[in-house]
Amino acid sequence: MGISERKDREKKEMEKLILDSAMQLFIEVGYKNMTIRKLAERIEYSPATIYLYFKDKDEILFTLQKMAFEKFHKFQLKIQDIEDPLERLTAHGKTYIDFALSNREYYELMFLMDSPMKQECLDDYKAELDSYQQLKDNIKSCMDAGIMKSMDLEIAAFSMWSYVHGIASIVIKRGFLIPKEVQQNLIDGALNFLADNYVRK
Amino acid sequence: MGISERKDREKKEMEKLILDSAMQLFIEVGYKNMTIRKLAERIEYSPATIYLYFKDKDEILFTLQKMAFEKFHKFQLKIQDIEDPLERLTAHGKTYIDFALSNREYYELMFLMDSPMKQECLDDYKAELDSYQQLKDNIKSCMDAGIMKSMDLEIAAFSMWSYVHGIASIVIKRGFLIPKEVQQNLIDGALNFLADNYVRK
Amino acid sequence: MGISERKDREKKEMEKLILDSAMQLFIEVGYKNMTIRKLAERIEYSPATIYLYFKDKDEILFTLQKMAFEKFHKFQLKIQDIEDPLERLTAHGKTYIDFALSNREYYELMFLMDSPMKQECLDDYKAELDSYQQLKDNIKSCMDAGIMKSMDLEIAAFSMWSYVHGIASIVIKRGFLIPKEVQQNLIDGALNFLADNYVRK
Amino acid sequence: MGISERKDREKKEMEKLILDSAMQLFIEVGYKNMTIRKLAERIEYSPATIYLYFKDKDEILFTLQKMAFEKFHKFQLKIQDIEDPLERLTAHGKTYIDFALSNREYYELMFLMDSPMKQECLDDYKAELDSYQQLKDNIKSCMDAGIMKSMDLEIAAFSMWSYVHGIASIVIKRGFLIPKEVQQNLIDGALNFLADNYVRK
DNA sequence: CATGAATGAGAATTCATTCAT
DNA sequence: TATGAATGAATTCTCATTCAT
Repeated sequence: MGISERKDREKKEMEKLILDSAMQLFIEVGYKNMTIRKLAERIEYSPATIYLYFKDKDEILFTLQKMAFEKFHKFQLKIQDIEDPLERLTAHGKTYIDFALSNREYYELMFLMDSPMKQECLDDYKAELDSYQQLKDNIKSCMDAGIMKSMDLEIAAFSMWSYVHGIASIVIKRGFLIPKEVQQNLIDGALNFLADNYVRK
Repeated sequence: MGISERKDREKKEMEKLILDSAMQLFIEVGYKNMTIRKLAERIEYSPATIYLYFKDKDEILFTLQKMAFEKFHKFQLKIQDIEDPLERLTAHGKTYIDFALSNREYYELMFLMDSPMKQECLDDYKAELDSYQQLKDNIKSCMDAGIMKSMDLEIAAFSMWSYVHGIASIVIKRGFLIPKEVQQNLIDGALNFLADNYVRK
Repeated sequence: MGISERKDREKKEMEKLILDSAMQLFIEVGYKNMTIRKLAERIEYSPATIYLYFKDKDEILFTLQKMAFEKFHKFQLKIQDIEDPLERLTAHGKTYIDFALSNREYYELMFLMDSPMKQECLDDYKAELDSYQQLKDNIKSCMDAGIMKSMDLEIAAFSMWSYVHGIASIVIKRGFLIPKEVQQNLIDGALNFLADNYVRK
Repeated sequence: MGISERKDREKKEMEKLILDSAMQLFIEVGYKNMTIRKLAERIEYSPATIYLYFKDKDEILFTLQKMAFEKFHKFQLKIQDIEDPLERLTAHGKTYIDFALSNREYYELMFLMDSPMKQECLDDYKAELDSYQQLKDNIKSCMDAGIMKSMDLEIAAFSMWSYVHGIASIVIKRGFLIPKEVQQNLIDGALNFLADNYVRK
């Protein structure tokens, strides 16, 4: 009993070690340069060992991606306590960007990277769908409360997602074009710009 | 003199041949599959020859990126004839997305891809700066005409760029999440959503 | 004593399990694809366990080969009841091919495969020698009965073995060169061709 | 002119070096142990170099196989000068075995080895078909001359091929079971055994 | 100017085998 | 007895790059 539990725990720990190191490496050298060999060296195990825990390289990346979505979803849920619909929606956008910028590589994995995103994995976008539904709910609350003008919910959600995704991805991918000292100001300003607009005047 | 001019011209032509073929290949097979060898085969020269014109693979990609910005800039200029500031600004956004979606690889090169866009090369992004200035001009025209409420120009430009970039990059990178048949509707809707907002009511 | 007997029996059973599964696997996936891991999976034990019963992969293959010879020998014995020497010899050849074609992997193990049949193990080929003796006996009976002309027995045996082995191995290894629908006809015809010949006319 | 010819020759020489060494290695270590690395080491080039001359490992093996068939075919043709049909047919069988035993690995490649014999390569069995036709012609000549009794040509050819193939492959694959000093005697005897038989008495 | 030839470095992956427990 | 964990040593193959000619 105790033994099998310990084994289980150790296995989990090893998986975590691999995933964490993969993520780290991935952050440091980018997707196409994250190799099994480097990963093995990093964790001080042989390359073959990694294959005991993950079928292949894609599975590692895919698992990271899944974790990213889950982490993101959890992160996003935090703002659902906010009572006021408008405040909640505003917080939604702000939190989205917060997550993206403080978990850049996770964000890349979720929305920017090509691989490993295979057809077969589409159903694992479930967590993402939940998050997207949350956005729609929050928008709907604002509309219902008469704070935001009525419109097609799908379009509103896509619009707002595009907006925050645009902000996040520009900062992540081309942030070096924007002087560090004005970045925060621009982000905040952009969020206000949006808020100013969807609020019914 | 005539000789050295001819040589110059020939060199330019060869560079163009390489770059055009690289772009083509890049579009066809994607970034990580665009190899020097395939490129050489395509232009019917040896791999070694390519190194007579470009220092390394990165330089090719970097040059392509520069070309992409120039093409983009030219594309964007087309809407400057429009007299009405509001129409012009609206067209600006629409054209941006048009360009991105009908030149996906160019767009990736410009705003999504990691690779060659190195800090050190920043000053070469003149065309991009010009485009960004164009956006600011168009926004300013709207404000001056009283069509759009006054606000910090940098913030307005960043906001609007983020918005269209968000739309374009979602479609390019995660388009498979959105059924083909609703994509156009969402894009159009999103553009309207934005327009609705920046127009003073 | 009872205990050690049971242990012995259990050990034998385990060995049998391993060998049977190895043979099965070997038939299914071919020699070079029969891996210890697949074998372990098949018997639902760990790879390491297999090494408690067999020194290495070669020993398994070698044992299988031995088993193949035994099976073959038993199979061949079935025709010894036939009284008539000529009929018996004819049946001998036919049975040989029957065995080979309905137990292709066994046959490969015995006569075609490089692997474990090492010089050093020659003395273990008792069953094979028995079978070969049986062939010689059958030939001798025919000669004694005046049905077949007298000749060097070794040569006659080698000749007839070569003949049936040739048929069997062509069909097994290059059967794809011969249309399926004529194979049986050719085999039967070839057997008759032989019979026609060794029968004194 | 002279240059391109020299280059051509050098290329051919390199290919020959690779093929010869592959064959050599193949003889020494067997099929599954003939690796690109060992081959590269043997010829004192890097593994990558080999890929400049052959697409992959299979292509090397396949080329060797093709060469084997051609060599075999040429070898077999030598006996066609013999006028007397019976002598010719007898020589045919003898030569077949001569070739097989003095070019064992070629013979393995042709008729014993599994790989690389892919569907796509079937048409390259042309040389083999020519040889087979030659056998049939020789048999037919004997029949026509009344030396051999009339019978289905396909069956006769398959029978005789089986016979010599049986002899050759037993000696090649299980020769160690037969004392060196009697091998030749057995082979000769077996050939006579066959000849005795197909000759009409 | 152009290139054929070559390669070092590295990619993902597999496997038989060992050993502490 | 059984095994989970680990690995060294291979495997095939690819690629950007160099350099003598």
